[in-house]
Amino acid sequence: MKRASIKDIARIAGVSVATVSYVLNKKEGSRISEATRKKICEIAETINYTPNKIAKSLKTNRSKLLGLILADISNDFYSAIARCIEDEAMKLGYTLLIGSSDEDPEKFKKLTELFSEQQVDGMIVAPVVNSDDAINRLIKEKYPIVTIDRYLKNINIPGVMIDNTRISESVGNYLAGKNFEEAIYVGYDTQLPHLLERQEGFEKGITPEISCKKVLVGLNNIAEEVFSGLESNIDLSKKTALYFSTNKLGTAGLRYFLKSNIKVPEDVSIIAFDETEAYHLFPTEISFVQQPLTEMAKEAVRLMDSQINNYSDNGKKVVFPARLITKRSVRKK
Amino acid sequence: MKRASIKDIARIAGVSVATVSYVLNKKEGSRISEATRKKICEIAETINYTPNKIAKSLKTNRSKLLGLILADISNDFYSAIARCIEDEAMKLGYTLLIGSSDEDPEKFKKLTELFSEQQVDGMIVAPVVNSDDAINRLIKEKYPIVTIDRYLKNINIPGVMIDNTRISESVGNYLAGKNFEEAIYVGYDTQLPHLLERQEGFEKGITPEISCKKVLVGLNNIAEEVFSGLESNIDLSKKTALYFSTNKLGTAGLRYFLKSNIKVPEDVSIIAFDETEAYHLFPTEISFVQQPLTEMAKEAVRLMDSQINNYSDNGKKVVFPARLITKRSVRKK
DNA sequence: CTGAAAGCGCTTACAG
DNA sequence: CTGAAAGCGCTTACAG
Repeated sequence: MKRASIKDIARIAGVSVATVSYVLNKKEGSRISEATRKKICEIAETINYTPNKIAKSLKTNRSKLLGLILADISNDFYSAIARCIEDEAMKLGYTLLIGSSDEDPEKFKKLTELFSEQQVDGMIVAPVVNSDDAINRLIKEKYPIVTIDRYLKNINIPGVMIDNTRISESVGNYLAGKNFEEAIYVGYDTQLPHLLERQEGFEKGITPEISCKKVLVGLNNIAEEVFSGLESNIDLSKKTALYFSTNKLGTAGLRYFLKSNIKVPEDVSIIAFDETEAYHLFPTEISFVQQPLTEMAKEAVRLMDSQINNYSDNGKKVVFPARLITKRSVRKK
Repeated sequence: MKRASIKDIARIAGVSVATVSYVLNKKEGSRISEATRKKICEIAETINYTPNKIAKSLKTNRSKLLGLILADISNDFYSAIARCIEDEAMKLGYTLLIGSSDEDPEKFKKLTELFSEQQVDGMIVAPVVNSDDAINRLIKEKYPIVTIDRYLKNINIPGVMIDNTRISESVGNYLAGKNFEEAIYVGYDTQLPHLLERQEGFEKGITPEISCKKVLVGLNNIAEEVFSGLESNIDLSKKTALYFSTNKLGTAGLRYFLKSNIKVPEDVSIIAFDETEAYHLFPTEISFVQQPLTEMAKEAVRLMDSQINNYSDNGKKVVFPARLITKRSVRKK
């Protein structure tokens, strides 16, 4: 039952635990004779010794654990991010604790507390609306934090993100050149800054002669609300372009078009945010905004690691370019 | 920098650390006077005390950490499982460590070692081919393990799964009544028992007068191999039904049909495994095999918890029923 | 009702 | 080259 410890090795080898510890940690500083080093390694091997990182953590104050808080790990976009972060974290020897906030500040706070009790070395988080208190508490305790995907308006901490305003403006510009009469922004009814930027950027990007409507939905019945919102806002007699500001909204919209037999791009034109396999199965391939997830994940972990090893509160933000990948879902002029 | 400890509280309150510990753990056994209990709680609150679970773990030998090893967290199916497990684990006070094996036994082993060093209380795993050694090692060290989605042929440990043979046979039966001339099983070229069962069950289920072909692909170029496999195996002059044995294969197949302008169910009929949003965006909604993920996750965590609290190696397997959800992707007779 | 003390499995100056 | 010892932040019999 009891798993082997450093003490067992020391006993069997007839040396002190200190010596075993030095050998197992390959410390170059204080040399241990090749003979005892070999003996110790062999014993460790035969008794299947597994170091107890928890004991080590307690002493060194480094757990090699990283907390990752996303909105929902079962969402395509976040699971893609999680995977990239997992790979990067692993490379640097970190293991990942994962939690989903569901956009709920209470859950978010709960997760930060859990992770902090588990002594993670830092947290990579996608902050939700009203999570400022939880974040500030972490900052006060000097917890390294890196935001991803989103950022906080009133708190300056390191993070990675894309330029949501700019790419959305580009999307607007792209559509503006194509003689649309109407544009519809489909988004969440939320105060999340990065989503507001998508909305504002889009509105700025399309020319004033295109009337711009908004369909804003809650988080609880996305599909239903998108359905009814589109139903009451799309006027098929007009040349209409739609901008779906997240993958969930995009897929909900596409399902609506399928169900209602609305053709893309013949009846409506479409651009959606984030890539998801689903976009490729729609009869018309969907133009979408692509985020450089791998690079963002890499940078997030790098920012994390550098904070852990040398805490600085400079609040460095790294902004990545997003790209509009054009397919056939937007009509030509 | 230094975070507050129980010792700080004790010092401020003028009591012993033992007393503080008792209060903070709400132990009913030994009563502490209401006065000191209140004082201690207040102090804990004001100095923002966060318990150090790592220290607690070291003493109690319980980390409240659970390891979860799946094939790939960015895959829809696994991220859905992960989410369900996260919720259940959280309910029981566990935090989740997550890792992706990529079907690689070395990575799998690496993850078990990492998790075991981090002193997780147990691991919920989707074992890969050739992971027996890694698993046996865990068993020898009395690590609680629960398999999910898959199981091991030669090792008897608790796990949750569906009856892959049976549901695949049902799928075969369902198709058998519809005058198909040809059936194609699309699967991985693998030894994973649960996937072999899908294949065998399907072959058993369709009647002998239907000739059954197989398209088996490797893990590295799924889409390409599915494309070429279908291209060389589908004979549009025959009435053909296809069974895609995973969601990845299913979406790859659907993309092929879209690209090649093959109509479903007019040209070919289709049933796929597992639900994914993508199935709903295909012009024809796809019939699919649905696993009761929530229930399976709940049971997996329950099995885990019961092992942790009372280790038993009875190797109990819990088999859940899967359902064939029929949509319009299979022609009527 | 409360405290002194041992100990969980490690690391790390320090001494020799 | 190696060991004795302190200590990381907790818990928990045991004694009073």
